[in-house]
Amino acid sequence: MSPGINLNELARRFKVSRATVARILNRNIIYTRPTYRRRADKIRRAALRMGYRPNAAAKAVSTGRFGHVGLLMGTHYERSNFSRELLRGIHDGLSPHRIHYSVWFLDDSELSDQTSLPRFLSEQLMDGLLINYTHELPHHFRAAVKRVAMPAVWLNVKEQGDCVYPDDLQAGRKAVQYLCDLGHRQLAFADFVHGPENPFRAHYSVFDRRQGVEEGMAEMEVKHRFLTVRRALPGPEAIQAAAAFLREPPIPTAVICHAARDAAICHAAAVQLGISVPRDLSLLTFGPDRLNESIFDLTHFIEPNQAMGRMAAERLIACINGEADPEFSRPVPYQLKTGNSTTTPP
Amino acid sequence: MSPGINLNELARRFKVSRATVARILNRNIIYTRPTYRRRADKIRRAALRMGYRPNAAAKAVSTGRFGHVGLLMGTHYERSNFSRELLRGIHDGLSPHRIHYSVWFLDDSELSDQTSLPRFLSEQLMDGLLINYTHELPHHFRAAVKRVAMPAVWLNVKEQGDCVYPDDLQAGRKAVQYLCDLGHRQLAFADFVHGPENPFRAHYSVFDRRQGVEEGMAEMEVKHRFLTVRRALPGPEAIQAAAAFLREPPIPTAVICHAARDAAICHAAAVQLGISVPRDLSLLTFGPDRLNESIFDLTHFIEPNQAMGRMAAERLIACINGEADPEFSRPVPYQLKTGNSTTTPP
DNA sequence: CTGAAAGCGCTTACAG
DNA sequence: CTGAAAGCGCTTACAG
Repeated sequence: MSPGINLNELARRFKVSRATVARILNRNIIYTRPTYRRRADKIRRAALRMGYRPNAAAKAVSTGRFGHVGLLMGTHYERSNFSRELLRGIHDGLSPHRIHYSVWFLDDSELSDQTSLPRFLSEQLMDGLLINYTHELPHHFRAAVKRVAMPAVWLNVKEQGDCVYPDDLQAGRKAVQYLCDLGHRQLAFADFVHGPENPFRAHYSVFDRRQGVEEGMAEMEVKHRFLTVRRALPGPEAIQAAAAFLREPPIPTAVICHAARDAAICHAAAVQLGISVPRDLSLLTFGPDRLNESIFDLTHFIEPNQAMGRMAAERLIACINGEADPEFSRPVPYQLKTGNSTTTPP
Repeated sequence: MSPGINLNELARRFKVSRATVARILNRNIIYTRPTYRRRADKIRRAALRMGYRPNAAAKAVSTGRFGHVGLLMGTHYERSNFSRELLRGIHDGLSPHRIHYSVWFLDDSELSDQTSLPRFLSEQLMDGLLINYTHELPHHFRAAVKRVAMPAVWLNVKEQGDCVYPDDLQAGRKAVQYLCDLGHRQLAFADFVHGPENPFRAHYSVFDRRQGVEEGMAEMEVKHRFLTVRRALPGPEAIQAAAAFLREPPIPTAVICHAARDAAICHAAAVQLGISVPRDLSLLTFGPDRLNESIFDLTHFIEPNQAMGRMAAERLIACINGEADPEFSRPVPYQLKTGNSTTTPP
């Protein structure tokens, strides 16, 4: 890599001190006297022309700020939610402050190793941490984060101190509300994955989404049924379960599905039974911004990944600037996207 | 953030020079004389106990290496392919070399602005660039990358200098091969999105995947038909087109679909026609590692995103170390994942 | 508004 | 194997 020109060199060429050059280049000083202004302009143009690129590391050394935060993720899929929107949101939250972020994948063996820490903890490398790790982060690792006293914001978890997470409780309620506003009075909720005896500790969203739906149903005093399974069902079995459920009266006019796959299952069952979606049956679900690969356009509440990323980033910057708040906990609202799977009841 | 202890302090406490401490901590010197060894151990333990974290920025200033590269992406979906696997692969390629990476989203307005450059170009911030930007990167931006003479590797494009991309040509061929090995002799290829008159410049993979299939079919001397559309079809229309295609003899025993959505469309059409998948009709496609939300398990060639990320990272490190090679161009093979959508012909 | 100077925390020939 | 010293490229009170 070409070393390029530096402050010293620039100062030498214009026979001024490097302090002056730095001031001209860094702060947008408005020079009142024309002589100064002309000189400043000349130096700015020269810096541009000669391709001066200030060394960010040197700046970090003198200021003690890295202008850099880290995003932590687990290697395993279950450990961290992750999407392009999330990264985008983080980027949007950080870039106005001229802060960039790096991505770190931690695999389980690295995490369980008590003797050595990942580099972002064992070195001074960044100003803060966005932790996107929802399941089973080992305790000693959490302690290590505390020990280095780096500002940290948690994503997608509810229990931690400084955290930002999608508001599944509200989304569940709003789902019921939306269907009721369309005129539905006989609802159902379907989840073909999570049962009451589910062995692994589920993400808070599994409970909250369902509970929001329950609360909404109670509030709206609407008739309803729940399709809950004992264990996660593979596709064909799930379709059969859905078909059985949809055949049994009182037949719902709308089903709120826990996720896109559940909606696809209900849809397949409906096709089997000759039930037309959305004419005879509305389907509504929750999921990421782009429910890929689906042929038909599912009405769903969009996970606010981008907003969550942005808010977490902004919150982290506040922490870095000393506005820590152990009580901070921010739910982020879902957005409804209406598709072709919902309409008024028959 | 707690400033913590530094080299100087550590040196002072042990009454040695900081050069000595640095040597003990950085290089794993094997001390022959026990006195030295004991002292080294003591210093290492003390560093650990006192929570010494070397300042990476200071190191970067002295060595001239940042240990940091950037990943460029477009804000728009069409501009960059992106997946967790890709990031994971990049991480895997970089981390053995103790290099981390930051993610940069460039939106179109930022890119078209000729007067100001994004920070990673206007500052000395990193050692190299991974460019994941497949469509319409403005020329002046490309020139700016050249001008700063930062090592750069391109992802997911074929035409550039130093590039790493999925081998769609080979994947297309292998798809035909696989079906022929199962005994199929009447194949088809379906793509409901990309037509010959497609207005936007398609990604190379659109052409290569199809061409690979064509070459494979020619090579295997197998009967075949192509379903090509004039323009991208919405779901319901596509299903009708697929049904019409599947009704018309000679009826294929297997369809190679350009992507998961195309396979879903063919599947829906088959259901409509009472054709059983895979008994009467095998479906095979291409796509990311986890074809989410699909109820049934599609046989598909997996985009080698993780391998591509790793290879690009390794290649970039080679470039940084001065092993540039303008002719470097690496296709990465797809991996077949067999599912429930393919079997022997009826 | 400016420059000389000290400082940030490291690395690395160099002489001993 | 070690220490004194110079150096990396910045920033920032401070005195003028």
